[in-house]
Amino acid sequence: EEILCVAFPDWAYKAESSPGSRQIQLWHFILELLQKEEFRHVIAWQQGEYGEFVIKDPDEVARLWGRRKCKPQMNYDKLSRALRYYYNKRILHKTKGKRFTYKFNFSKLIIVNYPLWGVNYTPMIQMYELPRSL
DNA sequence: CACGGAAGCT
DNA sequence: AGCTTCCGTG
Repeated sequence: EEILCVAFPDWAYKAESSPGSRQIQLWHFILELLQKEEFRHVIAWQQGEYGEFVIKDPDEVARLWGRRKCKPQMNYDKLSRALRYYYNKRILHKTKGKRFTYKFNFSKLIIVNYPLWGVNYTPMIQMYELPRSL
């Protein structure tokens, strides 16, 4: 049994208009939570389907996202609207019928958002698998 | 819950 | 552009 881990280099975070400060994107944040053991009870990869994840505690994910963005009024209604904007961008899609379950379009994601990935061979997203025991 | 239009913010 | 806020619809 294995778990998927994801790591981003610094330049993956888009620079905000003001130089110096960097604004994290929601899908980065989601992947960040997914890679950490401590949030496994809040959000986790769905076994079987590659790239599919379940938000086990929507209120908590919204609270964490709100804390990161300094938006204390954040809730799942608003967060899920942001996730829905990812459908047309081909970053995510919904797993129909499964509550709080979404799926990353990893292949499209890298091509669309990081076209240089294949050119300079600098890995945008480093994915690697570790034994669950670690 | 899940969807998507519309307007607002930075 | 990438959300945030609000809300009507199914």
